[in-house]
Amino acid sequence: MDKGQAQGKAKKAGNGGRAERAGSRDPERTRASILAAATVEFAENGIGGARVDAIAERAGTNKRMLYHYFGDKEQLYLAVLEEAYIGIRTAERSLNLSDLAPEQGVAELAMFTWKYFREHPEFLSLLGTENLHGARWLRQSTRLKELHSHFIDKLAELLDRGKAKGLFRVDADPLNVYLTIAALGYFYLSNRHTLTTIFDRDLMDESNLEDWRRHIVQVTLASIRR
Amino acid sequence: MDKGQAQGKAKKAGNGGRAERAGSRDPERTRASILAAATVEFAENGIGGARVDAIAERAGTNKRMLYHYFGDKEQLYLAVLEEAYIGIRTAERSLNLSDLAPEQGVAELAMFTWKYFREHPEFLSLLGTENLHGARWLRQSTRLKELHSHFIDKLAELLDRGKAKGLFRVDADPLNVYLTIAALGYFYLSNRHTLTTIFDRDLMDESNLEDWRRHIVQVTLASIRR
DNA sequence: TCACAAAGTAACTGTTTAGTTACTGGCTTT
DNA sequence: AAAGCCAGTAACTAAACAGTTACTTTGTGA
Repeated sequence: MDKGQAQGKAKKAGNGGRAERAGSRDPERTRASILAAATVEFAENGIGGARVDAIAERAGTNKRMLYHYFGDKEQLYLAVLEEAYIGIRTAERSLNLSDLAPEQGVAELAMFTWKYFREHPEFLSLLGTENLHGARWLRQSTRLKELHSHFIDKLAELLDRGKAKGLFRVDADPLNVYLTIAALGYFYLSNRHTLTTIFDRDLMDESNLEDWRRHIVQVTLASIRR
Repeated sequence: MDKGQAQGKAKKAGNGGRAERAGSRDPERTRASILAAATVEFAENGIGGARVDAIAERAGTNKRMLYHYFGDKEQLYLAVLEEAYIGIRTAERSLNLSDLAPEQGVAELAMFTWKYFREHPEFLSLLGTENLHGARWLRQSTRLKELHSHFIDKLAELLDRGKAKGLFRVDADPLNVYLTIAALGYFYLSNRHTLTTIFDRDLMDESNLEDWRRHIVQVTLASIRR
């Protein structure tokens, strides 16, 4: 499960054929490995169902290390959540909404969000878990506050350009636009299991997924067009 | 462990009038009380975080009764889930979509769903929990299968009447219409905690809630109108 | 009125769990 | 070269947990 250490300070520790476990004296790697394992475990089982032992095992390391790097289970969960949010907001920046025509910008944002949700089911799960608990951990996090307002500002700018051109309704609200995009993507994907069971249609079929992507773009634009 | 149980000396068993606490030799009442308590506990904590002791205490009864009536924790969870689904589908029937004009029918369905979601946050939580676990329990349930197809049939009928009058697009799909309505309501309400924290707007403010209700109706109709 | 079945209780059990302790080994510094 | 510190391990502990047992209470009908 472990391949040779390729980091900058690669130590040649393996003299004499010592054990090949994950943690061969590489703190950065061990920390990252725990965080990745915790992301999977929390996403799959929620905070109440996640097991500290399972995380350590998945990470190929030891419980002691988990407490060493992250303090306790809750702080580890918070680190996972923060990293997940940083992930989506960072990716969003590469969109460069400022350079796009208004309608195209909204369409690109919708398609980006859909794609990101599809590729990061663990993000959706973590959001669900966090909301189940009333955003108790997110509210504690100081790191994340300003990350988001920047994004809404950019979207507001894009909408304003559309309004100036007479394309969009003057009362179109950036948060509502984003909520619409996120809602349609989030619900479809995160509730796919119950929906598929109940309504007897395979929502994860590629052509259904493609239809829904088009639907999101169409609906979002229709909701703000004049 | 189980100290402070108010049951201790409450064995007078209310001969003159019905006892207020559960568990005075009234099986129907005890069962219902456990089910209600379990609904709250599972909705608040998920299946992994829910505690059997907490459910018994909330129900004003004893763990033994819980196992007596429901078998074990998982079967109790399934009973809670089934009851929750029966709740919404039963309420939906009172809509009588068949009697309404097409556009009005869709608007009424959207407003009904929004209202039901607002009034039953525990239903949204249970859905979230069930989806986190891949609809594992729902799939086991035989009771629920036909409950839903009936509802979609009624909606299809309504859309067909709208199509015949030239009001709706001929490719308007009943499941997509319902998904749109449910998505916009579900996401807004179930993710309100993280959204409010991040975007600094109180989504539960009455005027914002009212705006979103109008938004759902508008968007849904716009997505199917010719 | 009394037997018995169903409803209910409290204390218990074996297991799982988050978190800790006591220890090993190796890299770096002086 | 030895001291000291940091990454890492395994075995341990106290508490929490789901589920059980042994027992008491109460309404009913023969």
